[in-house]
Amino acid sequence: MGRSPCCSKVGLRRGPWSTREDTLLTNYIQEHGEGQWRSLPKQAGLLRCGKSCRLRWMNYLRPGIKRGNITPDEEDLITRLHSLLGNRWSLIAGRLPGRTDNEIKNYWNTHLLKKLKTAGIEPKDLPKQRKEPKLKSKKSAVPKPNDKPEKKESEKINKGNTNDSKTVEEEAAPKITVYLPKAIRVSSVFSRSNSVDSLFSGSSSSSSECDVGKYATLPETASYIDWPMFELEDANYGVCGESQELEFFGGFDMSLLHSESSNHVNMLEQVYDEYLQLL
DNA sequence: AACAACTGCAACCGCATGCTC
DNA sequence: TGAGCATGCGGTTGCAGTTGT
Repeated sequence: MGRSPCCSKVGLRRGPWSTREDTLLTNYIQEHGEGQWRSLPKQAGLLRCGKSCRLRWMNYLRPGIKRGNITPDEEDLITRLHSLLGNRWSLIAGRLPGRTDNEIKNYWNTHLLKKLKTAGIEPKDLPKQRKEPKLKSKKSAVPKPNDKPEKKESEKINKGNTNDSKTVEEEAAPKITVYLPKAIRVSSVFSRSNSVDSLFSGSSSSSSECDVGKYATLPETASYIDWPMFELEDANYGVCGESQELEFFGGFDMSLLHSESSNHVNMLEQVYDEYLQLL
């Protein structure tokens, strides 16, 4: 729909933020509150794109942001949630107070992915929900594992893992149909103490768009959720046993991820169970 | 010490979504 | 109803710092 870019990039600063810029942004938001990102830079005296200001605030300057030192509990939760939600970083971040989607995404890509691969586990990304429906010629619309052989990441992966070919069983596996909750925008009001029910309250009611009853019996909360259906090529995805016990998610055994001595095991289990119930 | 390779993360980019008019 | 705007999201990139040779 031919929209203009979020800002004319002429004369705008890019790259790392200076302390002065941080101060200007923080002071402005403390005085005027968040929002109006497009007009914010001008009013705050910043030579930055509004989008850039928002990102800086959300990922770095916002009060309550925890930085570094992802705890084992958090790591466990991230891994579990990723197995359920895929790359829905904002959803995952919504369950980790003080953590940003960007930080979790980076942590996953740099630490957890590597860790899992080292352990011989090959988690696979869940199908893209947002970009899948439309066929785009753009490279990012249909990412390929080895799309850019010159990239460092792919080099690292190939170096450390020579076992990247699918087994015969995997190749022959039938398509599995799974139901994923629609990625919704998560605000900071969500915390670990919030029920998952609240996660979906306020989201657009669009059950008519998807005949959910046709596919599964859903909890009451599901009536507020869009439940798109995906046909997965890989049987390792979202396979639930008849006992409703989760066996495999994202291609790896979730039992590996049970924390032995966590102060928050119960909380993690509770959060995890809530998601299982929804799925 | 110097250089190359690697790592981690902040920031950027394009697109989706919801809202208003 | 559709165009345009504002915002949010996920993928990707760039680069500074670190590690290896």
